[in-house]
Amino acid sequence: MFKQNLEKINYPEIEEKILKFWEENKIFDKSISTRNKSKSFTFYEGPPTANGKPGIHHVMARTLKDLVCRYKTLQGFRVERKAGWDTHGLPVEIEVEKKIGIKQKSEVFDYGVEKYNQACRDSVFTYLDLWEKMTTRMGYWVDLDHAYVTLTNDYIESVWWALKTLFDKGLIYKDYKIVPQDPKSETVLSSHELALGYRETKDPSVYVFFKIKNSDESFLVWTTTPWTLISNVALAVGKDVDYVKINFNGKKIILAKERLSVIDGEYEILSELKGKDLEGIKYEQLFNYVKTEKKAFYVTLGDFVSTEDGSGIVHIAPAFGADDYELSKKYNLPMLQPVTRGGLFTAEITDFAGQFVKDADKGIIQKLKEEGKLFRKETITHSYPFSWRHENVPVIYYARESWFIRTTSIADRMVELNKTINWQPPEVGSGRFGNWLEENKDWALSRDRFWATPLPIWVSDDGDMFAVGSIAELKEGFILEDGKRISVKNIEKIDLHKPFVDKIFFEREGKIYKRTPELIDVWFDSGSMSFAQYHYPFENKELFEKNFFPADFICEGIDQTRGWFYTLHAIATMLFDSVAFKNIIVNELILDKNGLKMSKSKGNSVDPFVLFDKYGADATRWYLVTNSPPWRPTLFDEEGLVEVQRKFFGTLLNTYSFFALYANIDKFNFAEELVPYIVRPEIDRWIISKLNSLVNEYQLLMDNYDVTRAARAVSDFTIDHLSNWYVRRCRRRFWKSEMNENKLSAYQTLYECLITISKLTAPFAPFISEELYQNLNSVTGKENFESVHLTEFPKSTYIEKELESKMEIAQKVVYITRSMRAKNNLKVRQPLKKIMVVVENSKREDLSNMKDVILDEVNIKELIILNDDSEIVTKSAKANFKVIGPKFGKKVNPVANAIKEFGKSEIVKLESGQNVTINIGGEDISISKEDVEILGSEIKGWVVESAEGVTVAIDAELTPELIDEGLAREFVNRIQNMRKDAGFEVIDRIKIKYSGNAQLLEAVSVFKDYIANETLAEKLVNKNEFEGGYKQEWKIGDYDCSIQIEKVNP
RNA sequence: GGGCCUGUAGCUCAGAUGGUUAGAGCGCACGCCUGAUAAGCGUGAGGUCAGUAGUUCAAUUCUACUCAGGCCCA
Repeated sequence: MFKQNLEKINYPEIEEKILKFWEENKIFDKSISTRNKSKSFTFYEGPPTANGKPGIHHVMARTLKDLVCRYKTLQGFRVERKAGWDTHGLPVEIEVEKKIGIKQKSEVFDYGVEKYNQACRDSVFTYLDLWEKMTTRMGYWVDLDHAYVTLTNDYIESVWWALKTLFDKGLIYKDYKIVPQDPKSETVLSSHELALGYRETKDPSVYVFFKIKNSDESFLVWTTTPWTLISNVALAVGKDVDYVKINFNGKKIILAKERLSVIDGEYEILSELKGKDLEGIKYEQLFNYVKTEKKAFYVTLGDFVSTEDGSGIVHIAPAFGADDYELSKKYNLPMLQPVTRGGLFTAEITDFAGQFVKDADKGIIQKLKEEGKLFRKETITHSYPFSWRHENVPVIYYARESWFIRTTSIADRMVELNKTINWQPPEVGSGRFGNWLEENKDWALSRDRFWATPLPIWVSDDGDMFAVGSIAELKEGFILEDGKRISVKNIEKIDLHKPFVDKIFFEREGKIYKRTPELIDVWFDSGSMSFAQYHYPFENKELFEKNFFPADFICEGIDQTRGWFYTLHAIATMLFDSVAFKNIIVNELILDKNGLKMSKSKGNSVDPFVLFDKYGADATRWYLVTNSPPWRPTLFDEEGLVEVQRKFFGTLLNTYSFFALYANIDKFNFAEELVPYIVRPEIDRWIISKLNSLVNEYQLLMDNYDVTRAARAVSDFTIDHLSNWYVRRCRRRFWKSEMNENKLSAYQTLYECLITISKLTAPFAPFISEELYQNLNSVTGKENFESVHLTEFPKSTYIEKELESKMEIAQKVVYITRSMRAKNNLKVRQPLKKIMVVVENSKREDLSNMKDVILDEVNIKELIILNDDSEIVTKSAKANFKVIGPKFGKKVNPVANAIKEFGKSEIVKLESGQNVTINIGGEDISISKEDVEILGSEIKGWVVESAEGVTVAIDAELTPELIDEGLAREFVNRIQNMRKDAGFEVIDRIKIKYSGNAQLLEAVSVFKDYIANETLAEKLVNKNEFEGGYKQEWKIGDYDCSIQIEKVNP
């Protein structure tokens, strides 16, 4: 028996049941193990940090990942997918610091690095439960049991191998660089981290006088970081920029000509000069807290000087700006850095010692004012980076020694390789990611923190250094205990973290090497996952090289463009001279229904678990994928979930239920021979053809990673073709009592559609498709698969395109006719005499083939296909602009007007293939068939309606016979309603008693057999007295009548 | 300030390699249908295809600029 009443299911309940089924029968494992190793499809999971809660956008990304992997599995690929967890880095440390109450980096040492890192290790999986629960619940198949974890020795060892390889290639170096740093954690921020913290903020905007030595003239200089003025060593002007010397309120000031607008009031221009004329002019140091021996305090030339804001004269503080630092190297300027790593002024800045630099701005401005050096002070609002983890801590640009990876040396190769990657959507690859690669800067690798992969470089006192690339190499080192050397070989517990690795020394050629204290950027960890997840090259060497690299597919949010996408790509390019991934889907943010970003603080975020409990994971997944392409920002609206459920799932299950209901009655279990397609009725061949066309289209779209369109195609087929046309048209075939080839064919056809849809739906909505598949296949046993997810992707077997287009014409005629009935108030139950249809000659035969379908569908007795050249048909023509536009250019409009005037003779001529000559402005122009479009036709004496080349007229004249038949149909309708109200079973046979007026009685008696057949009545009795049974009074047309029905006991 | 994306019906989205009548679903109004029925179907109302200028015989589509929103970068 097929399971019935499926349409009334509780989705979340079914999903839980299926989860259990998958788990108990290890379906996920089997979906991999049953696929051949030689046909692998490689997927990489971007590791999330499990110390934050998962949200709806994670459901989005995971849905996409899952559906592609499931699809490829159906295609016969072996898709191994390891889950992964990102476990290092500042986010972890921040959480721990909050928990144990540490506010400053220095406090960590008091607390103990070992204890601190243990706390980090413990906190890493705070929300692991929730993540795993969400992953499982939403049906994301990924191997959680063998997840890669970035903190394990195996993982770190692989990362070390990579670092050593890069180091040995000379790609890792140490240098001063101006780096954005978070003063609170005293750590360098990578550009991807920096990107997280930009926001609008207010800063002082000050114009300051720099007095020229031995002169009464001053430079006007602009800055938004007054605190850096203390460290000023030079000024920069643009070589070819025009400057002016002006007299303003008795003061002589130099600034860029284009920036004169900053002078508020009357001024007199004394002279004009070029930037290059100013080079070398000395000025007096603005503040003299810091002394320098080197030559400084003069004007330099910088190509970064702009005249878009400020005064066109830039102040240079090499320790606090990248341009400044570069310039200082060129001019050999000193670097003044009276600021600690924590962003506090040092003791030598007596007035501001110990103050956070940004907080000192106010005092500095005040001092400038007192000393008469301030020209003007404003406040500007601009975008400035803040620490991405500490609230309200501005990032300070600061010169410090750091380790870098020379990614600029492979930038061209990265660009080249990127061009081979299939990006979905393409513009992210060429635009956002491509530009980023082209503007590549060296990767600031090191971090001065505690909880991350240690940089495996050991340095001797004289600066000699080497990298360690494995635990085996590490074992050549030793630690000191009570002044005694203990070989690392003899240590049982090796932990590749601080503080353990810092205790290890090496002795080589008499020199002692100590590890450089830095850690590495966590992004290097995740970017290494391609090989580190398999502990390559220490294990799985062959597997990795053959099967697991590069990935065929990855998918993450757009925010990973400069994060994971970049680090994967950069590392793969450097290590393997290869791409890391071949295909990628980038998904956008999910916004709330008002287009606002979801955030906890706004209270507009959506809890995925709530959605799963309310609507189920399938509906959530389907909604996210079909609502809009994933790479477009999605406006999330819960109403949409309701609609998905009702429209698509509801219709699908309803269709199944219809099938199940009748299949059970007929004990259909597909035991019979397959009815060959060619002998099946036309409508069966049509839906099978449509189904196979769908399979082809779906496969094309999926192979192109256009998942939204693929899902929409399945939905359209199910709702429009299968349910609203095929099933509706075929209902009678199912409820006819005897089983014959026709009926069998209907069952087999509908069954095939349903089971195929279960497979096409499986990647997107894995639960309901499983339920559907199981319900179908468990009864028939046609396929030998335990689960829909273990099946093979359907093969497209039978397509009859001509039939599809024939049906399309029939449907057109039906839709037009139905719309005319509605407009003219002609009920469908009232049969009508005839319709007349005009179509173009080439389609006449198709139409006549479809006669029966049409007549039955619209309840009309006769279909007349009019010859479109017959006397009563007239047509009109319209210019086909697409054709005549390029042909006639400016003459298009007169030509079009002439075509509009075409009468019957011209149109007939054109249709027979001859040209028509017209005269435009004295010139003969030949018009051919392609130049015109034949519009709707008219039929003389009839009301017609046309659409897309089909014209229909209805003969609405009613004969007494037709009226009787209409009444009989109404009568049947009432009885059917009564059967239902009375709660009879579909197969119950009944006895009918009725009374009514003469006209009605006559109609019933004429159509007695028809009525009996339709309502499963054994007897129809005209009677005025009723007792027992189920009785109701009705009004049919203008006539009253009473009907009583009762079951007949078999 | 730069890059990328988006702007089409009240809402969510399609679409048009430039072609004269721009679609769907939801919502609204009215009607129909009813043995799949807490469904289904039809009709109607609802659009300066964000704005301006240009290219063109023809622009909602191409180009430039502007406005608004988003993301990314400085």
